[in-house]
Amino acid sequence: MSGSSSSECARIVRVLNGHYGHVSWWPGDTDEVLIGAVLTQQTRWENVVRGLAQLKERSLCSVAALHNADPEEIERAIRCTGFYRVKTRRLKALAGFIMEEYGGLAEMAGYPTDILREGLLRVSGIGEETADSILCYGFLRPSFVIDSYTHQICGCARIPEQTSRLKALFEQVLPPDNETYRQTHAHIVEYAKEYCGKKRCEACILVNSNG
DNA sequence: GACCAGGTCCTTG
DNA sequence: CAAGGACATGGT
Repeated sequence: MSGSSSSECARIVRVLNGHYGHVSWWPGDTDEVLIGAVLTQQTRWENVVRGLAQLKERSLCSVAALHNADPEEIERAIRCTGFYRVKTRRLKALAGFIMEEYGGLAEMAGYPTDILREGLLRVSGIGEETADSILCYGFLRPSFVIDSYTHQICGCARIPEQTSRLKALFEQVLPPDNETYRQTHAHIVEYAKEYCGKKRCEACILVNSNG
């Protein structure tokens, strides 16, 4: 019955792909995706959208603008996303890193994925999930995102692993293609939101069925 | 009113 | 290293 972790992982991918097909997820230019990646930490996406709108109204929805902005004005704009003081600090740290280390987003895009990842992880407030979200959805790199939903779904499929091992597992199973990475991660999140956390976790049922 | 949301950091044992 | 707390607003 239960095969290797990689075959279980491949089955999750296949089953969810059959369940959803193509989905459109995490729209926006690179600036917006980077900012959204911080705002969405432990926060519903609808509130992130509001925060991004508030930033746009103040012409603060770009890395360069945030770098020069008054922290209190950032706080006011993103208040609706919660944790607004910490997130302001994190946005400032991220913007400072990009502007001072690379001179801007466009310049940053010329560097290889592993170098960027290493740098992002050194920024205070940027952990693995946020870094990979930035790389995958902002810079369109093949860096698979592991979040709490991925852990939930993999738990359903009896693949309890650490984040780093899950990331390696998915990247080993999937073709190294950004579009595939984005689709797969989106499927996992949508599916977990829809089916996990119920009395009888329906995600477990589908994930363990024959797709 | 309790509980949770597309995490991360800091402090303790 | 694992576990627990802090950060904070908005929706169910």
